[in-house]
Amino acid sequence: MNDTEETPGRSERRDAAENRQRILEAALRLFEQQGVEQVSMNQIAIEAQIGPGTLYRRYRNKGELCLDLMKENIVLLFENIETHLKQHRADPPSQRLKGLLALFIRFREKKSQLLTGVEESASTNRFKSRTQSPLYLELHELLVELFDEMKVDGQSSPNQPDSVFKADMLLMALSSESYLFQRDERGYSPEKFLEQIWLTFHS
Amino acid sequence: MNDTEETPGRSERRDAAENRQRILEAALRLFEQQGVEQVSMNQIAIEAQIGPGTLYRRYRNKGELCLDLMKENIVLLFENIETHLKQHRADPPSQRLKGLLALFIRFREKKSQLLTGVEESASTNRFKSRTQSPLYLELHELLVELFDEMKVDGQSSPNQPDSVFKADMLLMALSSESYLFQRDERGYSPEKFLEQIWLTFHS
DNA sequence: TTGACAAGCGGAGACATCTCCGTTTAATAT
DNA sequence: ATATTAAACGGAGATGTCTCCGCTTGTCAA
Repeated sequence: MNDTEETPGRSERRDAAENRQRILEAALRLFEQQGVEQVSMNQIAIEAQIGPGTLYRRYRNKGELCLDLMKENIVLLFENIETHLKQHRADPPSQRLKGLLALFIRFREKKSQLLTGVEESASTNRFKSRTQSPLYLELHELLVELFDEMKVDGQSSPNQPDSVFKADMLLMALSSESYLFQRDERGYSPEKFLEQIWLTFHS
Repeated sequence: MNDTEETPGRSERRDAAENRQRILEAALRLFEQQGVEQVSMNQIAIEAQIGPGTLYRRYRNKGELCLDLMKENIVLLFENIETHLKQHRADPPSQRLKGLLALFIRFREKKSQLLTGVEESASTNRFKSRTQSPLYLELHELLVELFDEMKVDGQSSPNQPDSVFKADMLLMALSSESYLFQRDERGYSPEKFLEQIWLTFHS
């Protein structure tokens, strides 16, 4: 939970660890007060009493910071998903898909603002790489497995799109931009959204 | 073609019209030299020899400017689509959908950079309102009609998602973020992408 | 022609992102 | 203890977005 970096290389310097704490606390405080969207990296640096350079050394953008603030919840999400998939091993894959989607949507509701924060900076910055975040990579893998299983069972239509492609499309459909638009503009409740998205991708 | 504004109210002031021309020419020049992505509103203002305020008065962001530069092509796109739909009136709706998608993908390839420009500023700014652009609204309408028709024909699965929802998802799938990722990272050619997207949404 | 005035202009400036680099400092070796 | 050094710091500044507002200028009516 402590490892922002993969390489265990050497332990974090004391002052650095201190600053990391300061940043996370400051960000959390400001996010709660003003909403993720409204808070700038600058404000966070000031609130944490560090220079902008120090903040950017650790988090290249607000998205990475948001991701760090969600680490625990993401781990929990995947634990829940694993559990669910195991418990329903016997169900048809499209049913397990629905369960997975339900869990993800619940997660997305709980961490709505932070997730949006992640996605916005991710697409502003890297090579369109919201899709590279470990969160999405891991979900993608699970989805591909499920879709492949559906194909084999093959009660459904004869020619289906590639599972990788289909998983990509489903993840687009689950993005903040898509989900919040459906919820806030089209007026779908989370449950209705789940129903619709499942109908769109289950076969 | 001249109407950036809906209200015909009163004709454009002479100096304003002049500036509009200057802006469009400057933008086109810079976009060609450096690519849409790399050019800032600032540079455009300087190249057009006007103040930043003047530029922003006319175009609230780079996206609007890109849209204006594409106006003609968008009109042509819709003419092509209308023509195609009429000529294939007798074909099954899913076939007409494929034609429409092919036309859109061709358009998207031709105007790739500008379209990305539109979508990026649109989502950075307004209420997630890439979806509000007339381009997408009009496409959405056409898609809904086709999906509704497919439902009625009803050879396909019994319960389908709402056509509005499905059209929204399809448009997400056709966005720059999605399309360019598939093309550049997953390595799908435009033709393969068309095939896959059609398989995903035709039923 | 002239006067009035809405529309347009433009640049200063508020803020934001992000980088560069000289300085400081914690950790480790001696 | 002290020296060494890689890492971390911090803030100035380059560049960008976007707004505000006093000034200028077409346009139209008289």
